[in-house]
Amino acid sequence: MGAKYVKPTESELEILQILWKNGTATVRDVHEELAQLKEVGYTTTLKLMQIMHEKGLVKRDESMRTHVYQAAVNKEKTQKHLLTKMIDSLFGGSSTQLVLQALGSGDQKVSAEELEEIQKLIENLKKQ
Amino acid sequence: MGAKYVKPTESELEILQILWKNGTATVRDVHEELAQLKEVGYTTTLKLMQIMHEKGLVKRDESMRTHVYQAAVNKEKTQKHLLTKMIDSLFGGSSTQLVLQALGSGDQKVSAEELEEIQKLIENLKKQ
DNA sequence: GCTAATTTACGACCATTTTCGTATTAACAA
DNA sequence: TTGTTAATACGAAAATGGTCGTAAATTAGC
Repeated sequence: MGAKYVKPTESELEILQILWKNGTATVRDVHEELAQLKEVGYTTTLKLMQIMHEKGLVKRDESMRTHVYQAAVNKEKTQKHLLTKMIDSLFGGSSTQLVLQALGSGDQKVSAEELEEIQKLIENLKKQ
Repeated sequence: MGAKYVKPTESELEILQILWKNGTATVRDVHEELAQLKEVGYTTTLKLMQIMHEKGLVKRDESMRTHVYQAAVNKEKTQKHLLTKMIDSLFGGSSTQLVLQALGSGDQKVSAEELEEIQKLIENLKKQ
């Protein structure tokens, strides 16, 4: 039953991003998106995705010659794992500190609507 | 004028945490704190800190036999860098998404005081 | 002064991640 | 059919991060 959590590496995360966005994709699909971000060879992308398959990070349909991949790990769960890790290792376990850093000290703007959304969430949390 | 940003590794971050907390510390100081968290040899800690010195992550006073170290990188700036990186790579550039994940879906509690603190921050942001 | 303890320096090893070259196989086009 | 293209599989090299052993130097205690 285990299915122990596997921490994706940096490169694997880049690929997961693309799969989460596209739903399904071939190696070539992924590679072409990846190649827009950085210099990388096709077989490198292929190998990465094969390793991710071994690790259980992605599933693939092998019924056709060109395999079709999709993410095997949940986006939100993965985000949460990595976020929790960062809160523990970088913000002394205080999610508040992280939020203050993320919202404040901003050179990037957070829109009024987004702020309202967060306010609503906080109101809900306080009621519990 | 360069001073390009160096991304600390996991282990280096653990050491930076201790230096940020203590201000200054010897290798032995750091090692003893570290050894409470995990099994690690003295020379491992030493080597790490030497490498951090080469990278410019820490400064050290070599005037005495026992060198005295301190962080050479700012805590908030480092947090911000890594946080921004995570927002970009994992939350599609949306700090709001990250905040919602950090506060919501919580198995760890966020106290009422902390929520209020965040609310105040948001109020201030909205006024601008 | 000598020995033991402490510290730094350095190099080597191992695991993981990332990279890519090459071989093999399948599809397709002429 | 035959040759070109495109895909997968595989192995191995390169890069990175973490580990520690050992040597050399300095300090301190006796």
